[in-house]
Amino acid sequence: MNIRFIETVVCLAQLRSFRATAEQMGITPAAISSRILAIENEFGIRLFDRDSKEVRITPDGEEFLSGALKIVGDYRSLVQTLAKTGGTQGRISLGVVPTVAPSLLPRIIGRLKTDYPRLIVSVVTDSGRRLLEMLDNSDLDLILSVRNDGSPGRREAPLWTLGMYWVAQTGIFPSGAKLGIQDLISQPIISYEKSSLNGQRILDYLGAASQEEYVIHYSNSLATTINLVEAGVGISVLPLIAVQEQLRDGTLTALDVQPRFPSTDYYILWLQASNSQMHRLVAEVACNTAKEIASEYSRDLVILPE
Amino acid sequence: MNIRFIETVVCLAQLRSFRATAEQMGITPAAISSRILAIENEFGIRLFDRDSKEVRITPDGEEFLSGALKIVGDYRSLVQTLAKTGGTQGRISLGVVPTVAPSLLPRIIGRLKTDYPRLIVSVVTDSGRRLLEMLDNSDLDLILSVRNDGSPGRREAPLWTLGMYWVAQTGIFPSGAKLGIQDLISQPIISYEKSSLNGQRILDYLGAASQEEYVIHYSNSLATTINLVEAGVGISVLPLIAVQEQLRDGTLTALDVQPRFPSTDYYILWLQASNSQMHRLVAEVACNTAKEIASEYSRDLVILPE
DNA sequence: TAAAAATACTCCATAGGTATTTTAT
DNA sequence: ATAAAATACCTATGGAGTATTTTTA
Repeated sequence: MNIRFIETVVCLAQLRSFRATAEQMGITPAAISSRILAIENEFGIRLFDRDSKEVRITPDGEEFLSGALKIVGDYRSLVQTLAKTGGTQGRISLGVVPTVAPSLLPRIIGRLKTDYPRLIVSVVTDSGRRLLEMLDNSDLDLILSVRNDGSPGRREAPLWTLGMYWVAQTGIFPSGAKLGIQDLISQPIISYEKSSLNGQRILDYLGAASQEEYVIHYSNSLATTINLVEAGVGISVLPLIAVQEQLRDGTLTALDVQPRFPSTDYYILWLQASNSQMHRLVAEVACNTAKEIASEYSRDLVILPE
Repeated sequence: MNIRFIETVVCLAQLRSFRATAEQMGITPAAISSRILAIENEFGIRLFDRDSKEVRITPDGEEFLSGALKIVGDYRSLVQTLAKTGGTQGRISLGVVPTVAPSLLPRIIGRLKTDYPRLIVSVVTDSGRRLLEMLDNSDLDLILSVRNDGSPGRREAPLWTLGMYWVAQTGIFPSGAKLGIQDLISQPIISYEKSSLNGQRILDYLGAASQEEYVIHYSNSLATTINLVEAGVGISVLPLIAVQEQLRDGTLTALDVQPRFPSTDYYILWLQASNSQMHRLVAEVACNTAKEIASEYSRDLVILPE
């Protein structure tokens, strides 16, 4: 009996939906179905009534569930304990896309240090594309990046969604002005690496205007981009969470532009083949840290998944 | 993570030997090794020190072990609970070889009835060979029989070993006489089905004498055999446990013959592919019942495994 | 040298994915 | 008609076996 199967029962009992459970566990509904069937056959009982539209746990299912909760709980706390006190070989390499590095990374590193003091973390910052390559090549264990492209063999968990706004040095545009794309391209645009998600999005966004009408710079470092904007070199689309101080002290201003720039979903990705417990735990820490930070900001800046 | 893997750690911690653990769990030492390796890699810890000749658990291993004991315990009690209160579809067919039917079967049935009241048990008595066929054909779930022939795909647990003695109607031989094979074959021999283990063993045992020197009958029912011996039709080799009453009231006598007839090992067998929890539980009950009965008799009659 | 664990490899069973069918609203 | 679960079928991974190598007393 596999603990994942037992977890499936727990999960299905809570969510009461094969589809939702499948999503939660990162597999297909068919797999959930066969897991449940397998346990039902092994024990010769029926765990869930699913004749009608709704999935309802049976009395036998309740009985199983109470045992399942114990086992799953024990297992999780065992994983926790070992991660904290055991494991000297713990070594994790973490890839981070520049956009989230300044906001998320320090907090994550801090939490890992207190929660798993034996764990040695090394960080790589690079473009999402490059990070994916390194992940597939097993040079990285986990990456904080944008959504997975179609490639299979990777697992993902949503981190948060950052609101992206056009930002300029204060004074470049009249305060409170309602702006359009034509107004924006009067200034040089400081964009992201061309191949990156937001690099592409900026091109799409400005697509209405022809390339000759505006000047565009590319920076592969968020810190550099912010510096350039502060220096008045140009304007950029930034996650507001990264420029809170500058907005507060008035150096920078978020512009009111139509149409709105789309916000960016961030995920934590790791290899499906990875069966290290540490990977899952670090992913969990990352998600919790994101949640924690998000609660400190308004929903315009950060939106949590679900 | 599979619970069998966790059980492996528990088992290895107790037995401190890969070989012994492998035997206990019915797999090869290589499989034990890879299970331990798998857990060690998954958690990034070392569970056992095995550089020297002895296998010793590490501090991390102790930590894992304490969690493992909880999980394994919870799982076992879950299986128990479900078998007792749950599962209405519980239906087990049990094959029994005639030799053990009278001694073991009633007690096993009784215990199953009290321990697992919802369980419906059906019994088939036949020769070991036939039972094996039915087992492979999934017509039976478990069989109480002699040792597995080489065939793979079956799992076995030792039940007990029955002492086999030549038995005759009292008075046929002078009481207390020391007898040899030549004395025995002065009487007709009532043997077991020719193809059965003890049928073969009797032929081997008498092999010294040529077939023309003696008369041999074959009975496929232990009760019939006993009746025939009681009636003075001939002598037979019987598990003494099956004729306790007759020995006590003096109807039958156990003969003192050299060489001694070999005792018979009995096993409970089931299909390896079977993943029904009920099968394992019934096997456990059978072993415990054997243990219980054995404790009521001397070691000449019944010997327990190990 | 012998005994035990690790390793290399091969094979098969099981788990999971995709596509389709069934069922119930 | 639609949405969700079951089913059928296929593929791929993982777990176990066999045979071999390594290690240690």
